[in-house]
Amino acid sequence: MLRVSKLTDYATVILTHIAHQPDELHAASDITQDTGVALPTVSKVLKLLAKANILISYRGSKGGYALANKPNETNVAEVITAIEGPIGMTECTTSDGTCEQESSCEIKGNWNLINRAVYTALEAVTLADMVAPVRQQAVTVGLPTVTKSNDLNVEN
Amino acid sequence: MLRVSKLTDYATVILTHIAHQPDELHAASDITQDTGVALPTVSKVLKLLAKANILISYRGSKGGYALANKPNETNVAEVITAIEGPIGMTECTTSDGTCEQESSCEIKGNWNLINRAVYTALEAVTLADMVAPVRQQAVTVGLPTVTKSNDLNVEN
DNA sequence: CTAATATAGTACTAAAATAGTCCTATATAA
DNA sequence: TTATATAGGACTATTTTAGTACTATATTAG
Ligand code: FES
Ligand code: FES
Repeated sequence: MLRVSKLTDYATVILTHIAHQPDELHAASDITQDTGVALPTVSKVLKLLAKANILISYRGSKGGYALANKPNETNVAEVITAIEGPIGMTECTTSDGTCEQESSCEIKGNWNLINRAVYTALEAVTLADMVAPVRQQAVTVGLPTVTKSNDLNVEN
Repeated sequence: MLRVSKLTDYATVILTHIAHQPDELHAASDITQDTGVALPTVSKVLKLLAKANILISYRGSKGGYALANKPNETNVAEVITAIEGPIGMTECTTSDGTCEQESSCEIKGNWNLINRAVYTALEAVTLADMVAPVRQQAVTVGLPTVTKSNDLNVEN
């Protein structure tokens, strides 16, 4: 189904919540109450996001988490990477040399191509977009550096 | 990691192989030999692809599989859907009403947005692209029907 | 008509990834 | 010094995925 993990979904919910008050400190316990996600899970997600420098953490009493950057400076690709690791559609793209078919494989380069397209799409959406209500918002993505030689056949 | 399943990867390998001789019939046993993927697995993938009308199957002696359409008429989004089911990045997008946070969730619409962007990217790559060597090939995708109101912040 | 071949469909088992929980250590504030 | 809150890691349970096997059906050839 090509889906993000539940934890990543939680991460977007949590980040969107924090992004509403970007300058305040948010403790894990507060976020639990506001989002309905269980505390241990919230805690886990927050740690991962802090480790990836998407959030800054403050320990001790009155501690908590805050955005490391402005909402429009953190994008969905970064969030997914923080929770799930590097984005790569196939094993071959993330860990080189481990694929059995690699030597006889003609499609590796194409997956890299697809990866870039997907990554660009994810990169184009920031937390600022998540905070804003949907409405007539949109995304346009592209891989501007290269030019297609074959005709594209986009249909469905 | 936002990856496709191994079976989907096999599917692209197999389809790419078949697309080299689009007019011939390919038996599962032949494909096993040519791709190195185990027969039961090849068989499973082929059945799924036939069920999704990406391949046409012919039973009996001298039977086998062939592409249902021209290579440039089958895209990667269809292949993923055939193997893994509907593409949706979160549970919310594929099965409505089952998400606990749904009522208080502000980001559902945004995930739909992201889904569309990713889907468009995947839709833009066809089997014809997979058959062709990579080189300076490229993909440009977009969601032309809507216009972005906020500024997009694409960086990394 | 029969035998051989190849796919259809389904069910099952094993392996891997994910989700979720918990515990101990460390830092901070009052 | 105590209370609070995150850091880090380990662990278990659950779910998903991968892989296999078996029976039924269709087609061709003799
Ligand atoms: S390198 Fe692994 S399938 Fe191509
Ligand atoms: S509807 Fe499920 S997280 Fe938004």
